[in-house]
Amino acid sequence: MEDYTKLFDTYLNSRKMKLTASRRLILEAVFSLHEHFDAEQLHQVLRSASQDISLATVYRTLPLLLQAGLIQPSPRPGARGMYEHIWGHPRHAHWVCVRCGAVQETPLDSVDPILAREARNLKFETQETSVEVKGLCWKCQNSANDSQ
Amino acid sequence: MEDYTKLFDTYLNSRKMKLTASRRLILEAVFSLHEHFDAEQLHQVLRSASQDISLATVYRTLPLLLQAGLIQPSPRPGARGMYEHIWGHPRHAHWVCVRCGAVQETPLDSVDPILAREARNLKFETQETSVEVKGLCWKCQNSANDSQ
DNA sequence: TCCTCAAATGAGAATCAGTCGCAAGCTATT
DNA sequence: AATAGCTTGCGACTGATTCTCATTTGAGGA
Repeated sequence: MEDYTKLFDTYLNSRKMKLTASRRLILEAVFSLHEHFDAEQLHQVLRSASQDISLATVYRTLPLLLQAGLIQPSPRPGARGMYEHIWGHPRHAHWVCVRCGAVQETPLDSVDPILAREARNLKFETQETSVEVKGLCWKCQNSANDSQ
Repeated sequence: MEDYTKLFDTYLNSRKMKLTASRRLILEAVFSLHEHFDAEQLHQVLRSASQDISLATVYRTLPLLLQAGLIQPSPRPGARGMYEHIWGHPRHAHWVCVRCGAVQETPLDSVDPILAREARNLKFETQETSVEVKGLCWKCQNSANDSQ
C-alpha cells in the first residue's frame, strides 16, 4: 500500500469512514496526474480506465482528500474547483503568466524561514504555504501585444 | 476624480469603452470595501446605497476592473469569484485559518527581494505577488477539536 | 462464515453562480 | 436634435456542484 494510501486510510479511520474501492481508485487517479485537475477531469481519467465511478462520488471524495492534506486547491487565478496533489510535490512558488496561462514552479526554500518567523509572531500553525506570482513569462514579454 | 477613477477611465478609453455612471458607482463600491468581496456582495453594497444596478452589470464590470489592474482575484483557498482591490492596498501575505476561515495579513517586505531575485532568473516580469499560508489561527489551535 | 448497521454509492433532481441575447437607454459627436 | 455605437436590465439559459433517497457495501461481532 502506498504511503499516501495509508495516510488517507488513517484519516478516514479517525472519522469512522471507510477506505472503499471507489476512494482507493480515486486516490490512484489523483496521484497518476501531475498537473492541476478538476472533478470532471478526474472522472474522465477513471472512465478511461474503465472504472465506473459516479461523478457525485468524485465530488464527494475531493473534500476528503483536501482535509486529509493530500491535495490542495490549485492557486491558479480564476480557476474554479481545481486541485493538485501534494505528495512528492514539495512546497513551491507558482509563476503564472497572465497572458498565456503557463505556470512555472520554483522551490520555497528561501522564503520558508521568513514565513516561519512571521508564523511565530502570529501564533499561527502553518499547514501549507503557497506563493503565487502573476505577470508575464519570458515568451509573452516579447510578443508584447494588447492585453489578453 | 480619484486617481483610480482616472486610471479606469484611461483603460476604458483605450478600449473605446465609456466610463458610465454605473461603472463609476461600481468602482466607488469596490474601493469602499477593504475586505475580499464577490459580485453578490458588491451588488448588496450598491443596493444598500440605493443604487439600482443590475447584478449582470456588476458581473460585466468586474473583469474590466481586473484587466485594468485595479482589483485582483482573492487568493483565498476554495473561494469562487472573490476579488479584492489593489489600490492603496500594499502587497501582503494572507494567513488563512482552515477551520474558521479568518484571514490575517502581513506585509511582504521581507519576501519581496527573494522573489525579485527569482524573477530575474526566470526572466519573469512580475505584476502581482500573493502569498497565502493555510493553517490554524491562534484561537482555533486552542479549541482543538476534530476538523470542521 | 453469516448478520447487522452505519457508511457509501449511483442516478437524477435541485440549486446556484455566472453568462447570454435582445430590446431599450445612454453618450459622445456631428 | 439626429446618429452610431456602447451599455444596461431583464429574464432565459448553462454548466458546475450539491442534495435526496433507495440500494449496496464494508467492518466487526456472533
